[in-house]
Amino acid sequence: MRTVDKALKLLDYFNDRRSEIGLSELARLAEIDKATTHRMVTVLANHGFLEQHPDTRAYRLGAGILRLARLREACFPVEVIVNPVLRRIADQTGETAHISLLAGRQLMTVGSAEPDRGNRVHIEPGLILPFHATASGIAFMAFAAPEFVDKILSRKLKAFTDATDCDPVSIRNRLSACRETGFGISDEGFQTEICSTAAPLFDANGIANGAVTIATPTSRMNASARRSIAESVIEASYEISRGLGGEPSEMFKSVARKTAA
Amino acid sequence: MRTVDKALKLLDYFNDRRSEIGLSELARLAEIDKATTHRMVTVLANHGFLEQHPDTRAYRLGAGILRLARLREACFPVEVIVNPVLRRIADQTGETAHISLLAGRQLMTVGSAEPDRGNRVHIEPGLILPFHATASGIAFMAFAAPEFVDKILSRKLKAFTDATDCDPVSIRNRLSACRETGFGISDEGFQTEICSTAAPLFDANGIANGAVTIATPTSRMNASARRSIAESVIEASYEISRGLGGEPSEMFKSVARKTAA
DNA sequence: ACAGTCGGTTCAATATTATCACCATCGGTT
DNA sequence: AACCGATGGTGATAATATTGAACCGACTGT
Repeated sequence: MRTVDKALKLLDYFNDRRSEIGLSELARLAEIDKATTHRMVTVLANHGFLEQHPDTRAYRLGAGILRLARLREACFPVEVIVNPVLRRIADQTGETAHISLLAGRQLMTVGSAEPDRGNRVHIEPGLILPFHATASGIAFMAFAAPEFVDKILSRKLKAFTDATDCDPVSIRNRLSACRETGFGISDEGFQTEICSTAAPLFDANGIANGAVTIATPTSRMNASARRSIAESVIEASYEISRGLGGEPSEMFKSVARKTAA
Repeated sequence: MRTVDKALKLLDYFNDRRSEIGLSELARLAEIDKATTHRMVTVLANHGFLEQHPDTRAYRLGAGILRLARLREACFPVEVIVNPVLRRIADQTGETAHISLLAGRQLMTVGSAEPDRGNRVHIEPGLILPFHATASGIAFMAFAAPEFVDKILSRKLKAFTDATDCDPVSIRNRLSACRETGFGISDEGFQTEICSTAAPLFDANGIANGAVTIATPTSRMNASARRSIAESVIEASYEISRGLGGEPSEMFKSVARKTAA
């Protein structure tokens, strides 16, 4: 299945800054032969995952994705559950809120709400969050399946900023801390000038499957802001987890009670 | 690339009535060996296109799709352009409106709005519309690339109802008629008791790349209803095409002027 | 006219994948 | 409790699909 894997990886080279990619450029990015790349994009385009700009012949994400997304929303609504909560906590805290879900082996941002003020954090749509360097990832790992965490922390951890914590032992300490407070934090560990505070989301078995997070400019972060933001994300966590058919783990509920009280 | 093709085809077996599929069942549906199917769903799940229900172990569409959809919306907004128009014509006409776009080789429904009345047509989310049997398909083909139409009409055409027109010659006549009125029709050609009226959508080169359609219960369809609905979809067609960066072809503009006047 | 792109195609060499058989587990029936 | 027929999942080998260098025509700027 290496071929399928490589073909699907091609989709990951598209983002909001590089929304259209030509054949040669895509082949170069993916380090796959142009002929092979061409065959792959052809198949992806036939299924509506990519479409070709009729003039430039560059490829971009296709309308078939919208179809699948609508289908999933119809069966397992996320937007309609999540957006009101994100909106509310973004307004409450005056900071940017976002939610990410575990999809495959990655935490993917699937919703966000920005506050109505000039100096705010912007969340790049569809951003993939590294587990070790983000508050979302910390909160997720703290309540995720241990084997999954082991796998993540056994890999080489990339330093995104000077402040990125790449030491597995130190990270595990932060997971423990998160299990005692109910929320995870990452101050400039992923992007400079940004501090984040996150609470885990849970599936029906009380295993973490995502996180709800508030990101603030470092300049506005302090102990009291952290406290009130932590309360917001923990409350949102309950609401979203249950809205998506999950149930917070007992461990989380007992610590959350103390923190949010 | 047959492997990639088959793997992506697996996703097409999911719909709103069959939102979760077990491994064996999926293998049976796709007529692929269970071992192969398993490897494919594993890859798809790793990329977030599928996810496995932790208890039942059945597979369902994954959150990675939401990420890609959000990314596409950020680069090429569709929802935000289309929804207001659909809403408006659904209210105007009191009937269900939907839009479909060409994705790969198929017309895929990517938006819909239902009117506020009990007896209305329900559009299954993510429905794939056969070209020859739907008003959307007729309107699309009438203004699509001729080679594309030839390919479609050279295939065996399935009869969905007793009223489905499966004769290529007859269908081409209806395409001609559509080119003279600006709108395509299909009365119970796809689903019984439903009459549809559609106008094409155009890309930047004036080639059809979708359709906007209104579907009504047969009982409410008559000549005067058809006329006013046709005007609505034609007007919506202009608005949506241009909203999505397209421009109606000259041919369409000249006939639309007469019909909608 | 040339060099350097681009998107796209071909065919022999080869690495990949499909198949079959098997395993462990589950839920219901006898 | 033993059995049955499902289920999800796995491993080795035979068979197949994928690969990639070279090539094509078209276009762009020099």
